[in-house]
Amino acid sequence: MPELPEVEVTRRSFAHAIENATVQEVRLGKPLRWQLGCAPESLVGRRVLSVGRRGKYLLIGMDHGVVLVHLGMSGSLRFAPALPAAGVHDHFDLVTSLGTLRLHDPRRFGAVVYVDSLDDPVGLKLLGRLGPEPLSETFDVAQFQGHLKRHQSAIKSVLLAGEAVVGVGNIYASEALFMAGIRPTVRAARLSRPRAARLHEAIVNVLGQAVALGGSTLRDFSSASGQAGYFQLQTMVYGRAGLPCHVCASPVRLIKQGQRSTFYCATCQKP
DNA sequence: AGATGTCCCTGGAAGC
DNA sequence: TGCTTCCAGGGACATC
Repeated sequence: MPELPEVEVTRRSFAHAIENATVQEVRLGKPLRWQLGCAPESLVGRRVLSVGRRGKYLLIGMDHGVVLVHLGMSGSLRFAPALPAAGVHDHFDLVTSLGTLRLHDPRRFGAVVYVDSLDDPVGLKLLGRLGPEPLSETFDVAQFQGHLKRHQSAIKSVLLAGEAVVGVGNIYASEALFMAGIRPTVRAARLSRPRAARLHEAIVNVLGQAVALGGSTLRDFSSASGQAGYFQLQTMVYGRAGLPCHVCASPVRLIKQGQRSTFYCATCQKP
């Protein structure tokens, strides 16, 4: 499932190639999570300026307006000069003078949304509450500590909420908490400043490493250029319920927090 | 306002 | 073997 590293790797794999392309046609498949928000044919003739990213959203900036793409949990993008006819799970084609960008998303949790400006109501609704980018200088330790101090729910849930920091999904939340030696059930506000700082560092490390390795998480991720077989990140706890901890050999525990699976080592991660 | 629960969707795995 | 059930996940939205 695409988390921030996969989204970033996807972005890098086609951002340069699609630059300055002119939109020739837009094809829609089955409905995605949200409606496109404009008539598809109204995009024809526009020029792609750049492809950015905010959290897990890709931002395809045009000479007028921005197309936001979210991969949900099963989405992937391809960009190629020519693609085969769309299959049942291909729900969005942006045909341009330089190639076709295609969203493939079996579970349709993904989305493609057009906004005139990111400051539009829709843009603000989707991006306005997102926290700092973990791999930029905006991810400040003191600010992170301050945010945690203001929230009483479990640290794992606070990380997933995306306001303390964006892009930490279910897998990396468990992994970062393991790296920091923090039990996922600890209330965020109860973390000491040094422990919060350690968590900050762990988030930067785990996400930075995953991006450097080319987008790592489980299963069949491939970039928009179709390059597959990326390094599979070896998780320390995620998906390892009952198996021995790589550090201390205690069995990894599985609990549910807010309907989501959380994995941790009760010995290495202190309450 | 903050915390918590619910729902969207489908393929694959597990259970009967 | 063939059916049903469960599970995964991000995040908007509803409810307390």
